[in-house]
Amino acid sequence: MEKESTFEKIYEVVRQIPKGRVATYGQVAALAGNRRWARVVGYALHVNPDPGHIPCHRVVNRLGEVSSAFAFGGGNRQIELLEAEGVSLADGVVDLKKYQWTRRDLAELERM
DNA sequence: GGGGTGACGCGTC
DNA sequence: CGACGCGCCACCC
Repeated sequence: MEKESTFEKIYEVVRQIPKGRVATYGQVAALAGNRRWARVVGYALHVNPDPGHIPCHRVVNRLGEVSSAFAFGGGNRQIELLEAEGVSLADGVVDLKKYQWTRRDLAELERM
């Protein structure tokens, strides 16, 4: 049995975030199993072992703001990546009303 | 095993 | 969603 670390669960959830959509730390934590892992999620992405497959730039805090400690490329890199995917940012803040990842998105994706 | 840390969340002011 | 503080859980030394 693979004793999936909390980290791995988190990574799987983050990996499932569709392009052009963002999720909050709390949401990722909830999908991973527990809401209180919000902090752990942050830490998990901090040690992000595979940025190539883990779109940590699609994870923002509950206010839709990008992480200030963004350190895998350089300051505004995250913003550029999000905009490149069609996510509009207002002063480094994402409009969660429009871009927050929801189950409905999963349905739409399957419908496509 | 103990202590410190952190890319957070929420209540409260 | 201005600022402050506590809690929460996992990871590293």
